[in-house]
Amino acid sequence: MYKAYQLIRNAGLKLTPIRKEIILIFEESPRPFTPREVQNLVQKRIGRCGLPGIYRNLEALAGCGVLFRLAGFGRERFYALCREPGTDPHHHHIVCVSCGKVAHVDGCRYHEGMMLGGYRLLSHIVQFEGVCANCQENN
Amino acid sequence: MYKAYQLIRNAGLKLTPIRKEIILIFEESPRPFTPREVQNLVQKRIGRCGLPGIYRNLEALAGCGVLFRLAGFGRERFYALCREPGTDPHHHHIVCVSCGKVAHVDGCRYHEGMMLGGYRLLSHIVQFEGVCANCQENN
DNA sequence: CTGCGTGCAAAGTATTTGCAAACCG
DNA sequence: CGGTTTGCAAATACTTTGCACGCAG
Repeated sequence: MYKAYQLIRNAGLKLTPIRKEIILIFEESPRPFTPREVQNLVQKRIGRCGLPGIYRNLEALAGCGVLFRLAGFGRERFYALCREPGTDPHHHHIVCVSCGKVAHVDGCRYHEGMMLGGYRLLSHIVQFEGVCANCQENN
Repeated sequence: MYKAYQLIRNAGLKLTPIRKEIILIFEESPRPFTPREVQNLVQKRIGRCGLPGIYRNLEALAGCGVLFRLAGFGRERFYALCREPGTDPHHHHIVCVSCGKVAHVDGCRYHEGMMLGGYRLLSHIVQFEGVCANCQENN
């Protein structure tokens, strides 16, 4: 996925083996991962790698738009691949509660600067959970 | 606020002095608090009280609809008073980044069971940050 | 009375930081 | 080469759990 590499370079970040591997891992699975899971998967592929490095890389990749961090109330954090970076600047995501598959949800009506209940809107978090088409069938 | 007391009783929970105090604290300020902040405020009013108890009470009060827990990416959790419990089952909240004041945002277009990008929607998180009318003036 | 609620102490766990060595560009 | 990036070790900090006592209903 050249686009991810572009995003990384454009942000002035280096394209290291671990970062490439992290991107591959997310590309090969449609579901979100915790830092710990990412570490395990990276280790299976290229040996030792430290958890702090994973945290830093996930944050770096989220910062340049390759990944995004999911909102939620659990203790752990989750990241997922933003599969159409730059396509629609204004989309959100829905996660399948059964298989974890992440899809885009377009058509958000909220945008920065608009008025909302007397407030000037700065940012917003929108995130969905549901059951994907596949998991609805295989029920 | 009798409504809060109702919600607590309806949930089969007891109306203890600490719970009353927590509700008062949230009623007297329009902004969200962390568990630690709530503990400090409760201690100022009625002396010693443990942090674990605060955690349990905040969760209990959120569970019966008196408070709600904010979504976010920070390390700390925040709770705020749901000032119109039961009014509109489908509203979200906007928080002022300057003063922390929380307001309701009505008119959510998403509801459980609807189809969204091929998924059957189960739940969603929607939350806003902005600048409230007051803070826009006093700039 | 009876069971929920509370405080305390301690454990559990996710996340962050500092630093020297390794490495991308 | 120079500034990032990485791994390790250790520190932080938030949150949870277990338990005995106390209190609301």
